[in-house]
Amino acid sequence: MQRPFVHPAVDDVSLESILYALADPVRLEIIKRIAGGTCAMNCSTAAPADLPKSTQSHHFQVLREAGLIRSERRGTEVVSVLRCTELEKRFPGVIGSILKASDKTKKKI
Amino acid sequence: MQRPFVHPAVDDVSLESILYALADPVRLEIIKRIAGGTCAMNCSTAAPADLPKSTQSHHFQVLREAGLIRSERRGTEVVSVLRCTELEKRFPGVIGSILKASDKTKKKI
DNA sequence: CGGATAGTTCAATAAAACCGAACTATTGAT
DNA sequence: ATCAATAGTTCGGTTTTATTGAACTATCCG
Repeated sequence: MQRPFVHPAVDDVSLESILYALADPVRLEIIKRIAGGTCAMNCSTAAPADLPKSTQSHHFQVLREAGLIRSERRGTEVVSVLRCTELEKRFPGVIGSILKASDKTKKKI
Repeated sequence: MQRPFVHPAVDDVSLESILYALADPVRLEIIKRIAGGTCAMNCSTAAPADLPKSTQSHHFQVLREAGLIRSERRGTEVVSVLRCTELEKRFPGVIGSILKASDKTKKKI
């Protein structure tokens, strides 16, 4: 009963949904990894290793429906990419500055 | 039994707490009004008119403890300002791009 | 003083996140 | 073609967080 993925049109993406999605530490980490990688990344690779799968799935749904990532089934896995060009056009500087700032809050341990 | 306000040092402000604080539509609206005004603004003026006072108070606490605003009691009211210079130094471009982007998501009614 | 104004605190309810368990879909080996 | 393994999804119950009415505090002004 696997439902197809829902991706909002870029003009329907709201700033608040993006901020909401990125406000969660796990989701921000996922986005950092996806943004840092060179090609589409599957969920298990992008998510923290110890994250329960149901939680992982939930976080990817939030990121997708917020408009941050585009996901595609590829065989048994789901690969996702950041919708960076579209988002930069819609909300200039927002994603970029957040990703840059996120490096500053590195673990101090 | 009114407790004194707690303002984190700018270096203790985390990106996630800022994103979390701004992800709420009411709080984003409050920040927009405070940022748009020329001088320190009291809570009732900055908050949407129909917002219950207890909710208003809660939202201001979140904004304050996230490090976004600095509040001060002035007689019977509490006035707040955006900590923009500090925040711009800590997370360059983040607040500015979000505020700019927030104009784009105007009500379509 | 007493009333008005501005905001806070508490406690109860409502909403949302989290995650284990059961499930689906695809692949690859036999 | 069947079977096991892999990757992710869905459901439902529990925990956590948000919201708000009611009672309270603190200050101002007449």
